[in-house]
Amino acid sequence: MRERTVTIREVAAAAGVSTATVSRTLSPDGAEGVSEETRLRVFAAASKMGYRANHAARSLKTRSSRTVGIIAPELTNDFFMDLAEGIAGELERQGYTLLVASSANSVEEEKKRVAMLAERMVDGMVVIPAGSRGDHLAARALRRTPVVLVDRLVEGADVDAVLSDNEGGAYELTRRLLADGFRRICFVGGDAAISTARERIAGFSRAMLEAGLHLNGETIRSGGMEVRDGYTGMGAVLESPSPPDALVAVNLLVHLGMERRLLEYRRRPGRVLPVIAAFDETAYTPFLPACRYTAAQDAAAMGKEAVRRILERIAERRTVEKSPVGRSPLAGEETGGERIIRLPVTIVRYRGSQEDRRRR
Amino acid sequence: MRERTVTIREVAAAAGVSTATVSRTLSPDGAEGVSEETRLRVFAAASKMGYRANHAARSLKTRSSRTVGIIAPELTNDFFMDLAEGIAGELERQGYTLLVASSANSVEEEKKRVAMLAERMVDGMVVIPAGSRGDHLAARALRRTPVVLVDRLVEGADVDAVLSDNEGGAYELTRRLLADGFRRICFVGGDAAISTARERIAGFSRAMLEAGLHLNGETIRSGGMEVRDGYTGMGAVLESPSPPDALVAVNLLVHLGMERRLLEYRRRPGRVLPVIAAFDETAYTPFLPACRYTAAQDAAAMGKEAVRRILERIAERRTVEKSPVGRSPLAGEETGGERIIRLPVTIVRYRGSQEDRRRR
DNA sequence: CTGTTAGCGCCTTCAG
DNA sequence: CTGAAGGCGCTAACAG
Repeated sequence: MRERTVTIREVAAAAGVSTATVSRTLSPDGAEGVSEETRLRVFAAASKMGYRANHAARSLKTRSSRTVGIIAPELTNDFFMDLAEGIAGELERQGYTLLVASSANSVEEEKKRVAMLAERMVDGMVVIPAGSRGDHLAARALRRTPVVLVDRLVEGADVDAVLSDNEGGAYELTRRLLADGFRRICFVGGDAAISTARERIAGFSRAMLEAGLHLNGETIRSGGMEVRDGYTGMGAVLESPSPPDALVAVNLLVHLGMERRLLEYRRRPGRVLPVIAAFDETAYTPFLPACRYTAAQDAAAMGKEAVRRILERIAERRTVEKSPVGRSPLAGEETGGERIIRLPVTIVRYRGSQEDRRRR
Repeated sequence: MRERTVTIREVAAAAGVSTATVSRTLSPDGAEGVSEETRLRVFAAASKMGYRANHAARSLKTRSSRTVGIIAPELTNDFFMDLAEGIAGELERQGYTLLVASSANSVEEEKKRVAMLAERMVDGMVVIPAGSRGDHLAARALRRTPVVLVDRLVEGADVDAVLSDNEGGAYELTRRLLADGFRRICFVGGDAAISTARERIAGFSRAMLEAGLHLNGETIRSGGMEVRDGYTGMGAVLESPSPPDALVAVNLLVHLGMERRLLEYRRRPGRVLPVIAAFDETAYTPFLPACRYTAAQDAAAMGKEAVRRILERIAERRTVEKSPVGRSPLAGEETGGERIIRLPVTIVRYRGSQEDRRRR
């Protein structure tokens, strides 16, 4: 009872037309130049026979897989998750699918994954870069496959990017703390190799300097972007002889680490605990006791925007290739350089939890 | 400067061999029956020319895409996240890649995604079913593409499945609460259409009955598996004239909703708040104030196990197809029916947070 | 509007 | 152990 796979030829025969007509009728970009009548005949035959186009054959011919790949440093991350959902949704709406790969925070792995996706003829790649350089990404982009960076910029890759307003978000976060009367404020977490961290530190610094506050060696405790870095960072803060009364966390993971450390510390009585303003927001943020403000990135929107860029680039490529004149010998892409988009962040205020608990 | 894509023929020419030899040498399952010498020559030529096999062409010929698809009701979910990481990791290790699709909690969408993946010739599918029936999944499985269910079972699809020990986990969770002296215990959340919920309710009921406790109409407040269901469930509990002193949450989302409701309620003084034992565990669980126990599922392990199953089925299929005798006319797969695997859960105890805060 | 005709790049018998 | 040859199923000119 094994069902053989039905081919376009059989459908053509059944409908009494040629394979070309069937192909045209069932084209993913709509049936153009096919009469209503034959269109119906073909549809009828195809659906009766349960015809499903062979994707590989189609790809081989068209050099397009209707697939977009995404490479992230890790999959287990709330930001990535929201991003992926945004991307997958937008993609599915356009008849594309999403290939997912993890670079495991390694540039080497990232290179391999890029190669793998390229081999699979993805029409575009969304990447959250693992390192500070992205020459391998640029190489791809300059050939056939559009690349769009998300969340972070890298050097050596002039490609499209969708980012949050990191500088502005950190600035705003710091301003809120200042407005609440805090003066001894420190920044926790960061990595000079990561553009996102640099921008956030810049925003923080600007707000502090504008407020006439001094930055000393302990004001900015970068040292990583992971949970453990927040944990140790908070440890250092708590040990400090003159501890700050408010902190800015570089991201979700560092924030989490900081709260964990605080959770342990809390047991010791008689000390005012610092308040935290942090980048990133999740469903669990209301439960983090020290958190007073967050700068919420709209990851889903970033995903959608990234897809839109990719699809635009794909369309451009098509028209360029179809245009009668070949590519100009001049260096640089004639389709208009890289474009960087900044999406705004939303500042969210949490009240209650911390104070509430203290009162009990 | 546009790099043309290098084909197998060019490599063959450069290495002074035939395309067949290159193909054999560069086969993904290792170069068999090629002399050491030619193998090296081919490798050298291929890498010098930057040859990358055209995946579509290969798929067209071999009818395998070295890709596994996953369909989940939603992507933004901690359980799914860990699962995906487990799957992607294991897959990459085997030279496969992962196609991700969301069914948006709709069986209709799920059907479409299944069709889409099938069209793309995925070698297997991992699915977390959206509904209670899975005839469309069985249909796939019986033809060419192995399917493995994760987390939930469905009716009408005798396919492999990887599940947690839901009954046992809920039983154990309830036992812990009983051991702590709680007697008025309610179960919150659930959906009769979802096997996971049924099993967890069964485990809860068993523990209660064994303890000689009575189940009345308010003991089990199913009514959904989402955050909002936990929220309203907890609302009802709090309004109850004789509120329970401990609760069992059916899953992560319901648990979250319950905690949210509690967070609001907390403001009113003078009432002992119930303790929660919940299925699922995340990095944020330590911050959920009412949580005393969780039953942690090992999602990454489930992912790995699912991949192992899929790959096994793929291998079986190959050998069956290669075997000289055709398929036996008898109904049923001769490769040994469906296999259901149950992975144990780990009970985690949280102490401190709740009590601590009360003390202040 | 529809049919004919070439391949896309690779794998895989079948000979040698 | 290696080479020659025939498609896999589909699309995209090019005619008609």
